[in-house]
Amino acid sequence: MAKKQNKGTDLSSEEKIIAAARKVFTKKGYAATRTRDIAEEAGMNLALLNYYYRSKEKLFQLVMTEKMQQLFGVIVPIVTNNEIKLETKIEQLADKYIDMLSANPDLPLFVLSEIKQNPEQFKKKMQLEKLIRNSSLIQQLKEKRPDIDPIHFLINILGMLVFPFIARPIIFGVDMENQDRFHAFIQQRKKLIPAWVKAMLARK
Amino acid sequence: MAKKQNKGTDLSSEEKIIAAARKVFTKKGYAATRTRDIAEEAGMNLALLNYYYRSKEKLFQLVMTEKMQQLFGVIVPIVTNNEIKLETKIEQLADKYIDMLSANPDLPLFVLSEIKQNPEQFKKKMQLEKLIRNSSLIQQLKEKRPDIDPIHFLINILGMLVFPFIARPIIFGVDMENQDRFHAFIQQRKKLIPAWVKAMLARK
DNA sequence: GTCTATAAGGGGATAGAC
DNA sequence: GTCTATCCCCTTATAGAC
Repeated sequence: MAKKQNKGTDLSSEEKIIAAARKVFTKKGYAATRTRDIAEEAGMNLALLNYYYRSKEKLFQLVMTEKMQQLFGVIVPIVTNNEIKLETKIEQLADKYIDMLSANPDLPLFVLSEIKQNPEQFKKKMQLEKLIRNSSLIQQLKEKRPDIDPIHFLINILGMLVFPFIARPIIFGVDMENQDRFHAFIQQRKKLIPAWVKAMLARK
Repeated sequence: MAKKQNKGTDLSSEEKIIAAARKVFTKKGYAATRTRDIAEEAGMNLALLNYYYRSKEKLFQLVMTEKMQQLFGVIVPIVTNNEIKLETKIEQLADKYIDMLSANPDLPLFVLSEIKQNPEQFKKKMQLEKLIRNSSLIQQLKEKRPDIDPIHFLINILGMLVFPFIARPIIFGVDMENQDRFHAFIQQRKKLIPAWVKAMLARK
């Protein structure tokens, strides 16, 4: 722990570093990030980084674990909740996930890219695969449409939620002017996605 | 051009290098790729890489341009085709895009990640944004559902096509055993996606 | 055209003063 | 706890022999 424990709004050096690491790692990815970038972003010296976190790799693992929990933490409780019906799950997913992604637009591409580089490592961390396959949502989808693999619908739902954030630079560009437009666009999807999913699930 | 122009199935050194570069860059991304990796993958010396392509950056630009054309080259002719009706466009998109992505599963995450790192640079290369916004597909979507921004549907279609390839390690893992299962799963979507899009577009 | 050897610089990590 | 200076490996790129 740091000696200077700031009581006010300021962060300790330790906290400044990890905050900077979150920012730089999620923006540039592990390989393109230099520890010097993180130190500069934190407004402090490079040596402090190693003093507090030992190595770039260690610091990255901390951030990565956090970010995976952030990305999946919203989904799991909703998807596995036995108490609520299918329609409500979809509505909650759309609402909560879009809010989270709006606040962390770089998150999906970052996590998915890093997992791709190191799939084994992260698959063991969270046995997400089985968790999802045995979830209440999957059961409900299977009941509704026993003729179609429920994973299709899960992918569609997540894809509709996540893909706009991944494809944003292509569809919307990155100009400042477009930022408000993008935000409004994304907000519309909170209502639209549940309706589309309902339509997809209905038998023709 | 190389002096040794192989007439048979063998590739010239120049071609071996760019083939290796395609493979390594798409797999690991620009920052994590070392020119040594490419040279080794090509089965040749590091110096040859610079002899033929001057620098890592130059070689990357070649690959990146190719890969962007590969990723968008399938979409644009279909989306902008004035001759065919909406339903046919969706069917063709699903069919062609899934085939292309099955053959190049790393392509979307690679291109989207690299564009994110350097958005300006690549936006200028192809004025994709305007091309899409003025496309026949967008017009048809607008006619069908004037009450909803057609970009929503475009994103949904592309998301349903692309997202499985991006999220694959999370949903399916990377085990060899799952490879066939994933392939079969993806093939199903050629039929399913057009049906889902139709359902989404119908008025309730 | 292809190789070996090496230059030149970048980047992660640490020693040691304060 | 924090800083400056420095170490040292790794990586890109080139020089020069063949």
